[in-house]
Amino acid sequence: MAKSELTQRIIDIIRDIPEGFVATYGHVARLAGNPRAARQVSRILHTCSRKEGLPWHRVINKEGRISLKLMQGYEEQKRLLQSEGIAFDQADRIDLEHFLWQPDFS
DNA sequence: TTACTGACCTTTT
DNA sequence: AAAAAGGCCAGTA
Repeated sequence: MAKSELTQRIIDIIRDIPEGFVATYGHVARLAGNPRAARQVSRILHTCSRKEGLPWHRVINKEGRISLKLMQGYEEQKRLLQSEGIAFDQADRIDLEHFLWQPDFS
């Protein structure tokens, strides 16, 4: 299956997301070198999270929300994030200003 | 095998 | 300002 370099880099980056922080799809894609590869990030999480042991729960969409449907892992993701100290507001959103992973800044 | 789909985002009308 | 289109590429049918 010849994964592209970009894909490999995306996996690598997701692995580096520290506990207590989250990243958006676009953010990861950007760090990987392709700002428009956000879709691959989601795909990769679906397929590789299991084998690659990726912290799939730390990746969310740009609204600071979980993109999954309510009975597809939404609850599980929310639970995992909360166990890492990430808080949800009234609308079940995460405050990106505070929890977004910024590798260059730390 | 080809074709379509998808945890999305950015850019262009 | 809001809406449509384009892009990325591996997995699934």
